[in-house]
Amino acid sequence: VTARYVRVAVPVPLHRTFSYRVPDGMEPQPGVRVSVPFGPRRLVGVVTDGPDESPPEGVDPKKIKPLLAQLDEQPVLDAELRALCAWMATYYHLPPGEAWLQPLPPGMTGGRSGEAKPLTMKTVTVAHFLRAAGDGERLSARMAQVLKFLETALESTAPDLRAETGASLDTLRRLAAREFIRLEEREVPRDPFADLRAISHPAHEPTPGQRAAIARISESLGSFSPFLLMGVTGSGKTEVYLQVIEAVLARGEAALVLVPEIALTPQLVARFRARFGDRIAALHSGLDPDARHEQWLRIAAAELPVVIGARSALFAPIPNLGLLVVDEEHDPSFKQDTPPRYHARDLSLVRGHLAGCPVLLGSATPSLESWLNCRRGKLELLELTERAMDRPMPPVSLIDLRAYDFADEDKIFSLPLFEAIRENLARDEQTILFLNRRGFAAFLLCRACGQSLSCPACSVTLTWHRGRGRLICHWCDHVAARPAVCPNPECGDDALQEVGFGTERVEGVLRELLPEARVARMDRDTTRGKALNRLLDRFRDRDIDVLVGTQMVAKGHDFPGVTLVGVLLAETGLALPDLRASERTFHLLTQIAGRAGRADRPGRVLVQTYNPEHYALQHALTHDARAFLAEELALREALDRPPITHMAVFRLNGPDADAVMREARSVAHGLQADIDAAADPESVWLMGPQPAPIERIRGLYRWQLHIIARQRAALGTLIARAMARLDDAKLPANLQVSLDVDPQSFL
DNA sequence: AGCACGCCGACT
DNA sequence: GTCGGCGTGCTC
Repeated sequence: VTARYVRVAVPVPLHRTFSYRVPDGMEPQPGVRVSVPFGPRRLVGVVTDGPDESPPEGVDPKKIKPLLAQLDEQPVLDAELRALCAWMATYYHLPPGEAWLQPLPPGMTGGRSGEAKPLTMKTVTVAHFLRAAGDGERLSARMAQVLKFLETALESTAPDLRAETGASLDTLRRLAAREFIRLEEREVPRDPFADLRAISHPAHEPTPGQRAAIARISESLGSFSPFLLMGVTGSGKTEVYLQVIEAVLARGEAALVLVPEIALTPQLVARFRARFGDRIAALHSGLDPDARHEQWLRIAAAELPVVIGARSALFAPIPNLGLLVVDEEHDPSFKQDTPPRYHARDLSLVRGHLAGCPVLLGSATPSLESWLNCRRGKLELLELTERAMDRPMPPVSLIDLRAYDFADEDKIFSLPLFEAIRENLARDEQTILFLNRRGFAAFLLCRACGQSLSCPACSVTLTWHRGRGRLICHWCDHVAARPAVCPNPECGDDALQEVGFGTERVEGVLRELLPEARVARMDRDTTRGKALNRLLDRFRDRDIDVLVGTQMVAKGHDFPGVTLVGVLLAETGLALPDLRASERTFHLLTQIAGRAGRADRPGRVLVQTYNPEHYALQHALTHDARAFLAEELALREALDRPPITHMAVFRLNGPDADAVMREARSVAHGLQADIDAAADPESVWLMGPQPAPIERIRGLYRWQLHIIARQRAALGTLIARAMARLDDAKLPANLQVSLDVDPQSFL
């Protein structure tokens, strides 16, 4: 019998797989987990290729070790997921281990700590009625109550009994000891929707646009067909999803729905739940590892044919995928900004292709990438032009802050906006105020020496949070007390001044201006844990008049009582060194405007700005996504920027500024040499290397190097060669190099 | 990424 | 005399 070998993706950041000998008796197929020796360690990996009878080339046969164990009889990654992982590894130049283990829950890979462990099911104690109390058998009042209840119910869970009678588990045990009842541990599925409030959604007749979209997608089921569903807020994209999913389920197939952040879209989830009941799986970061593991297993067993989740749910092990939906496809959170840096929207098209099913990208304000794909015929455009029930889009007005007086000393509220808030309050209608900056003051500035207080570990200013009484770095979470005097040793003046404002200050100033208003704030500081859902419920219940928030308030919530939306400073995002700054501003303004006037009352939107001529603002005024997209696309074309061209960025960081710079230059030299030697050097550009806009984070100096190419293939070849050089290079241990293909963040 | 091996300072 | 600092080398 000849030896057999398999290739295994192991969870290490190395750009290659490792070969192992297959011991007799094992039959490891691709997609099967195996336990392997790796140096002094043992790791859980996934078989990518083999078994193969010829030994791997280029490996010293003496070094090849046998597999320690085969952990699965059948592959845990089916052919579709394996192809998706392989595609992802190639496109994003990921180490195979990073790509191939991505779909598996931490419990199946051993996660951080060594061994894969079997999932323990959640259990609940169930009490069964055995007999009633005889004469002379004395029972406590509570015990009698429990017994009386069980006598008719016959069985009940301990939590239900506690709710019914107040009886503790201990009381139940005493009853069981006297053989009045029998206790049993029963396995129960964990509920990923435990803290979700049910929301009823009135059904109404589909509009002609909805009907056409549903028909077009439904007739494409069973084959790869990518669509862009474009429709303004309130035009009923969700209803299209729901009806198409019904058609998918009727074919015996499953549907996968990706949403930007599941915690911020409880209403969408609630509607899915109302329609599909307990056939829904949820995969999101709020689930504990066991709950996630359990959802994963139930999805793989085809028990839950509707999967809804954030970015990482793209890798859900759905065996018979019949439809992929990416809601709010333009949302930047679909790109993961930590390794592995993949874009779930882009990968959804790959998976749809592999699964042979329609992919439905939905947005009111499509990304430029998707818009270009439409124009090139790679996506079919389906448009919803009418809003349900003929509600008009709310009028948007720009308030030029240079032309008006302010209601407050901090110059937060222009008089027109303040008057509008007051009128709205008098009419007992709700208001949302949006500012994309949290904290109280943006930073503290010393008027004597002109220095501002910055983070000791990062090259950014500290943000003053008055409620917590602390200066906080939004990049490394460094927390500092507020100094009484300027910490500059050559200054020491007490002239520290608060500069700029965040949501916390807006909230405070508004409380002073309108003491009778019930004001609340929604940002990352106020929505830890379950606080977000509570806040949303209170606002919906109209316990809050004015909600001040960051971009969290722009997401898909539906608040019928909101008739006024105010944007405090529209240009906060425009100054960022980011090629998508205008695009993001347009998305945000359009989304936030969509919050106004969703019920029977008309809404309006007031946008404060010092920069009213900006085209992103002008197009948001008219709700004209097509006009914005056309103008922005022309701009990108003129500047040779994505999505017309293709981009990747090498980022380097380390504690030694000179070493980081040197290595960045060395990477650049290698790339430049490859470009010069290429057939078409004119179609590739290097930008940099240069220090990142935030030069230092957590004490590490950061440099970056952007590569732009006209052809995707040329970019891939260049990067592959640079990565190969880096793999061989002996870099200082504390110097990190990372690659980001199709970067979304430029800081 | 880990983990081991290896060569130089302050402790029982 | 040893415990332990982290440089650097390797993982089928």
